[in-house]
Amino acid sequence: MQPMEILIQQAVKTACKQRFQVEIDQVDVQPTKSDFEGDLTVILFPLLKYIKKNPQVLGEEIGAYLVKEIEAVEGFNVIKGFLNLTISDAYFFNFFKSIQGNSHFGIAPTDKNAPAVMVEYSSPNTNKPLHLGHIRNNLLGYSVAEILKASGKKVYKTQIINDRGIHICKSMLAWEKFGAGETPESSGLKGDKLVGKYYVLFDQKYKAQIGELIDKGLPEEEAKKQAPILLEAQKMLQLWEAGDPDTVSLWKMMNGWVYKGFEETYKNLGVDFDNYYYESDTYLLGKDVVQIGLEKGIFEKDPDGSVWIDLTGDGLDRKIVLRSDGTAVYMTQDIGTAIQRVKDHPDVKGMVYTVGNEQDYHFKVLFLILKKLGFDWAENLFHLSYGMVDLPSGKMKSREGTVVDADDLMDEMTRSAATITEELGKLDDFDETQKQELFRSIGLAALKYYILKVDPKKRILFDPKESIDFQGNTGPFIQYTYARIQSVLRKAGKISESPFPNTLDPREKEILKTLRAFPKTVQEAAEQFSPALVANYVYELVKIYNSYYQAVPILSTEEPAVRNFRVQLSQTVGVTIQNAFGLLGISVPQRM
RNA sequence: GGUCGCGUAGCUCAGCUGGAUAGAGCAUCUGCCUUCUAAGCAGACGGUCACAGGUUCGAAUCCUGUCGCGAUCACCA
Repeated sequence: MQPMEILIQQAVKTACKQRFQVEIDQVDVQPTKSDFEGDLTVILFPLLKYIKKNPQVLGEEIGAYLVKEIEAVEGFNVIKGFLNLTISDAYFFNFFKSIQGNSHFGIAPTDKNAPAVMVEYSSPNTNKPLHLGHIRNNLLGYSVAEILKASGKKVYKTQIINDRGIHICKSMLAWEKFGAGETPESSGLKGDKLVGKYYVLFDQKYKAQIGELIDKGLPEEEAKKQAPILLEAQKMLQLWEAGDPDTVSLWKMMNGWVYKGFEETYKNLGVDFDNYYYESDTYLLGKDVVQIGLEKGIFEKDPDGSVWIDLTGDGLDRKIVLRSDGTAVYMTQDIGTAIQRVKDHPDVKGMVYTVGNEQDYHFKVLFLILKKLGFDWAENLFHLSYGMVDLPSGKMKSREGTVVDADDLMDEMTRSAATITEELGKLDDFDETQKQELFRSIGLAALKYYILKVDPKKRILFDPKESIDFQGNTGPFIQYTYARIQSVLRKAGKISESPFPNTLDPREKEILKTLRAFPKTVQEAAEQFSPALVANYVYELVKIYNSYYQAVPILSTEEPAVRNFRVQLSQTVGVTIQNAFGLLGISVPQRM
């Protein structure tokens, strides 16, 4: 709640106490709807319970009191149960003075003593190139991390890389058998694409062998288990786990290719990480914690030696945490990894896991287990769960070749941006490098905004045939507004120190009201882990500004004080767009 | 079947800690470039907020049920 709102709340309480001898604990003050006259509205209905009066009369009395007591409250009107207050231009000028020239407007400085939060996202599997689903994951995770930072928290960005297991051995085996020594260099393929190719190849060979075995009369179930290539992959996993030097070095080489490819994609996407966790390092973690849990009576051991947690009392199921052969399962590993992360970074007091909603149940259980184990940070765990990105044909399946590849999509967006920009023909003086940089900026803005503006919980239907828009509520539209403002600023020249004008244009007041809401929006976005709030905010701001830009002259204004104010207001809107877009990981161009 | 999530204009989405006449964009239609970038602006058209009950002065928003879509219920990850 902002100072003015709090001031009004308190004054309303005082008024009720003095005039009606009634103690009110809750007063609702909110922005006035644009169809009504006024800036802030006090809702009177709740007061009527305590003060038996006609709302009109009550509104008049309180309104008069507020005008008398609060300097910034200039006037009021009462409509039904709504007391609309008009706030003085002077108040808004003062507000503007407080933010004008602040390039960090809305972005809180990091408090070094504040508890840190670790945000996990991306978390790929080293067999498959990144696809559209990863793009959503990365954009969400990166943006939430930036928003948390902007709310004053210290943030670590991390990921856990799924680099071991039978599926990794599949691509290794296929490469060894059929690859003929092919490398990213020899093939010209990105490393992750090359490894992905062998993963697909394995699957083809495997299916063919199953077919042969079925033809020989084996039941399908048996054929699936006995296909020679699968048995070989299983053997390879055993060798890997035993630390066989050849297997390990093959694994290292191929993973190295993948990581190089991923880094390129991350760089293009504009996301980064402070540290990495590898499943090959963490998959053995958590087993000792199971022992502690057993001693505390949180876990229970079955006769066959497997260890379980019974969560039926919490409305969940019984869940395994250690296999009967003593090996770790996914849950064991995640328990261990969480604990390890806090060991590595003792200032971490909370974690955000950016993982698809198919794992809602898993994280519910994980968080509950960590709470039961008694870790203080377990209270601050959040599963940033998001809906799948589906195609019109259904789910993306890498083995069926229906995935929308991340690199391809980014290239395509850049090309679309190039086509549109060239058609508009405003950049004849740009050289090729500048053009490419701009096309990429615009293309990525379209893609990122398209994904981030929707509520993470909702699933996204992505139709590759229907291109992402560049008009209306889109990234490029917002970038365009920014570029136009920069153009105004370039032409405005140096702004001299001069007093503000006496009055505000109604549209200027709207802009200032919207600017005022930015820091609060960032805080809310941080609390709710929602980049969509920032995206929708900046769209609102830009819409109002564009309307203003169209209707009100800026540079051709005669009166110097008014001209200066308008230029400065434009500049501040520009800064706000830039800061908001920064939180979404979207860049802003000087021209477009 | 149990659990969780979603259902708002033809399409894509805001609004959801209850507040005034449910808002944008796209699409369709009408205007506006000899004035600061028309990727823009102004306007028209378009809604039983899935359905039915309930709570409330007031419900798209909260509760219950129904329907539809999705996810999940492995000694897989």
